[in-house]
Amino acid sequence: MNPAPPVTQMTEPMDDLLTKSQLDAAPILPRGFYQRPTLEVAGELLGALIVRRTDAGVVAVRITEVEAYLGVADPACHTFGGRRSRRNESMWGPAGHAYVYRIYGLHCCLNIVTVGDGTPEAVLIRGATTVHGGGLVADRRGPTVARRSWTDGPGKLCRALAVGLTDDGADLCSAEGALTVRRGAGAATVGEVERLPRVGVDYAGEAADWPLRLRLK
DNA sequence: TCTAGGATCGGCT
DNA sequence: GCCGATCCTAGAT
Repeated sequence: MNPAPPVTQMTEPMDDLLTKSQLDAAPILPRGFYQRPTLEVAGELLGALIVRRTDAGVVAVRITEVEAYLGVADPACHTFGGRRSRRNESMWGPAGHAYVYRIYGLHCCLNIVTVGDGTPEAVLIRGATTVHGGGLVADRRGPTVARRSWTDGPGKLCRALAVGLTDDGADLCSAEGALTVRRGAGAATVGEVERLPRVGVDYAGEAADWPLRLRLK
């Protein structure tokens, strides 16, 4: 006689929007996708899926909000003026890799490197909705956090996906990788995207007003 | 070596 | 809506 089923079955979310097989069927965005103008990439990342594999299981989110950071000519960007350091080294590398950094000593932010070939630009993933692995996310975010608040900020998103500094530089285009970005079933269509100024970059002068924050309505 | 400040979050009022 | 937490990073000296 077997006792009661394991607790994990109870935390298995009843409302995952995508199944494991649907995730596997979604094609990984190829490196060429990222080797284009950053704003173009940012717009097309809306609706795409970030799939995270760990020993604990698989979590997938659909990207709903991003910000474009335009490299050496963008005062809000970590590589403005050609700045290059250990922290932002990943931005100087090939496109399609992760750039993860710690902010305020507390949180991590996930970026995707674009363009490549010594053009250090990136797209910051600001917000997403969980489409698979909700039980795991609930465990990571804690019981007091409402579902809608699981991934509605860059730091929260990293916690939900268990993304940390060890993921800095990770290749997002490799099927074997623990972190991949896949084409979303319902990618954003023209007219559903609103363009806003970026958050928290007041120090960047007029660049703070550039409408490089893209959000699904 | 020192110091100021930050691409945030969550608790409290 | 406000404010404190917390520590890494880059720039100044």
